[in-house]
Amino acid sequence: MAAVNISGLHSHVGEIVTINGWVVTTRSSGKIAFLVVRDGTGYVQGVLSKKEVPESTWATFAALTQESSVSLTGTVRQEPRSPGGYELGVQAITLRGASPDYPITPKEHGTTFLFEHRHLWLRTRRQAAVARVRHEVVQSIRDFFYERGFVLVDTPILTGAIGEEAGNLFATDYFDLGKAYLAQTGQLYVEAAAAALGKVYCFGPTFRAEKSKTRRHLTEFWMVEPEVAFNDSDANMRLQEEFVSYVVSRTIERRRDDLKELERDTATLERVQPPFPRISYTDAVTRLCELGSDIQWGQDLGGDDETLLAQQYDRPVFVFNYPRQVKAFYMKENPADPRTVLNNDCLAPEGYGEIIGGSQREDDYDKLLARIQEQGLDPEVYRWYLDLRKYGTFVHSGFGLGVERTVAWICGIAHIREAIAFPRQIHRLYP
RNA sequence: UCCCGAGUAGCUCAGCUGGUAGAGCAGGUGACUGUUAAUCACCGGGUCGGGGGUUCGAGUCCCUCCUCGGGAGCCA
Repeated sequence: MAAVNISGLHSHVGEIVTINGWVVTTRSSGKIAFLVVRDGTGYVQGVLSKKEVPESTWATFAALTQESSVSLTGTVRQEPRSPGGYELGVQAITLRGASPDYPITPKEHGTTFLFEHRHLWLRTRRQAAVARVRHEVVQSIRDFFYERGFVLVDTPILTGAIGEEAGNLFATDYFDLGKAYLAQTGQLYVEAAAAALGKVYCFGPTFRAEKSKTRRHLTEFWMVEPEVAFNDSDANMRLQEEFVSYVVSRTIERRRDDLKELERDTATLERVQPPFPRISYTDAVTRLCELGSDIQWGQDLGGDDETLLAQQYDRPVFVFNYPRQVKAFYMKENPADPRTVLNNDCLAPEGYGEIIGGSQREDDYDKLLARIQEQGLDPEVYRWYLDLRKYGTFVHSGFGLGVERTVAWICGIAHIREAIAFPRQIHRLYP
């Protein structure tokens, strides 16, 4: 007899089937016993009656502990008292793997303990729900770009000293060429690919050696970075609002059960539809000062400023054209106000902060070279990047969206380390 | 790097102005035929983060180091 998945039990009512899975809980009242088993597709309750099963089966049940792996054979019946709505009248139990002293109990645990046991914690309902939401977010990202004719270009993870500050790069020895660095971004490469293919994106892990200790930072995180030839900053923001709205609406539509498990109020997510409100950096500073912030023109927005500003809107908000001195060298100077650049951040509501950073790129060879030198970067390292402005320069723009921040926001979870299966943080390299 | 906070049973925590270490859960044993984190009874379980100091006496007070959590900066 072939084993069936718990999610497919509804089509086997009245039949004898076998399911394979792990024991969640056991309960016994002397002559009747219950166990809940999960198999990754769902949860089901099994029931055993002492007088209806062989003594050996009753003994096997008695020895089961949390997270033992088992095969259960029994009759499927509809039963509202069982989680999932179906129940298995158990006739036989095979113990596949014992599980003595399972560390994660049904009671509460601290976050340090849970992350130390992340490899086991993933088995719980909430963590599995987050994993499925992430899966949907990732698939919707790929589908969005696929459906719109973008070409996926995989950018290198081992790079030369490309990026921003060298202090934020993870270094590793690279044969006779000295140091290689783990990529902080694929953007510069994707700009080269845009000149070849028009609309492109890269999607992969990125690495930042920042000693950040906040709920919004990981040292390894996933980022999707589209880049579009002949898109200006305005078209870039339109692409972003369409993109974010697509990902959010598709995820809440297809992962409703998981968001319910996470007790996420989806009302705020339903409102994520274009157009998103837009406010210039300069206007944002004025507004923030009215709201009690002590930010001054020229400073970057702090975490509290972002939250305060985002609270003024019922959906994500764009803040555009920041002062050039707080932004990266590759952003295009604003012709209308050279103190600023043609960029934008996208701030998620509910205090989740910056989920996107985007910009139109500097396409003038001389200005780009000047910026590189101004920031003390080595022009020789960026020679190939400068070539893009030397041979048929073009207006282009793009952005980067952080997957974990987006997943955390959609799930309504407090810390982005729960939005990835095995988070990497300053103090965490295990498991 | 800076500012807060926390380290006591396998886990989550309590432990007062210093006086020989506690609970719940988990584990073990037993009772119970429809349980939902089942319930009830009993049992085992401790280098109180490390080191030093004050004291007749330190989980508790002082010094120091370590580890972890939250926040800032930086960013997605």
